[in-house]
Amino acid sequence: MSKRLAAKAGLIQLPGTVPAEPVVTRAEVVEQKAKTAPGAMMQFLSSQSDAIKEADTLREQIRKLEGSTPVLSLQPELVQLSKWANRHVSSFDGPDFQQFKDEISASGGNVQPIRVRPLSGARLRTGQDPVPQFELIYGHRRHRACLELGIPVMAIVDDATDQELFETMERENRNRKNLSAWEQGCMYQRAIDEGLYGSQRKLAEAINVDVSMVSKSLALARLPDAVIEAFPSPLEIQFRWAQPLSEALQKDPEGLMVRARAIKLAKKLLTAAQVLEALTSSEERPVLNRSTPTALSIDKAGERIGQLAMDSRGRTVVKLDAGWLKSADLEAFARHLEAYFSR
DNA sequence: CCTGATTTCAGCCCGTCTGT
DNA sequence: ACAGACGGGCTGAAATCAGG
Repeated sequence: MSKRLAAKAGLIQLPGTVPAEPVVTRAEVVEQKAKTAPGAMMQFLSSQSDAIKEADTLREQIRKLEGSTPVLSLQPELVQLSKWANRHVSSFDGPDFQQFKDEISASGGNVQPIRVRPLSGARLRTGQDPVPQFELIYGHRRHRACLELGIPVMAIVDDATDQELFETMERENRNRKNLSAWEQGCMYQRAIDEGLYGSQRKLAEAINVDVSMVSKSLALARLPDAVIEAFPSPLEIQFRWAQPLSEALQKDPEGLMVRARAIKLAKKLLTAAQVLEALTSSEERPVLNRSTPTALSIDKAGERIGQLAMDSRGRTVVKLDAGWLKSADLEAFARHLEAYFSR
């Protein structure tokens, strides 16, 4: 068994790694002297039978290990992001990610493994400073959480080609349904630019996604930075907005950029849907100048945690992102509002 | 110019979410 | 519980591109 395979099987320890649960435990051999010849014979037969049993057990355990995927406990610093990394910085922000970190912390560490592959050309070093030895395939949020918590991350080590890495990563993210249209588009664009796939169609077939979805995602990824930055977060941009935004860009690129920059300066006043409307609407709307915006961003320490909006019937709607207001706090929140209206 | 491959687009369907 | 809105995905047709 090669060193790498042995390490994969968790039988040896790579520098910077912590062995997971011991795979095979040696059976204790208790030596007792027989007092008579028949006794010695019985003991020999019995010990031989134990040895056979132990050998059978070990054989069975080895058989189970064959083809299995071992889990290592790694320092997160040893794992570097893949070149296909598809997460926008805001995926690691906000109450959702904080709650995710809290859950990992509360359960005494990371339980569900991430998937990594050995870095090509990486040298196993015994030095003090951690040098990345693995490339992340999937589990970006989990890896980032462990990094921030300063705890080891459980990882499945897998040898994968660029194409396998890309497809696994893409499939995992799409199955979890937590990758935005724009993030997908950027990932697809990188794959095509790097020559991983010859065409959109080939990419779509490889990842088992409809070619029109790939096209929509790519259209979003090709939008100028100024347009993306006009939105409260690129994660809020929808697939179906690709067509109107691309059309606006083709029709009047100058005008679109001017509108996008203006919206960026005042984006706290607009929801993502309103940004789309403002960007794609040909008529000059006073949307940025009106004194009573339809939605106000609610921020905490510069971070958007919700919004305050007024609907078509003049009702005020407060929407806070999950995690910011627990049910136990509702009473106190209601009293605060009462105090406000009693001024 | 013709043909086949690729990309884009419009319209529809279905599942989920939200408001009543 | 129900209806309407919305988002995501699928299908088929049109437009575009590249090679012979």
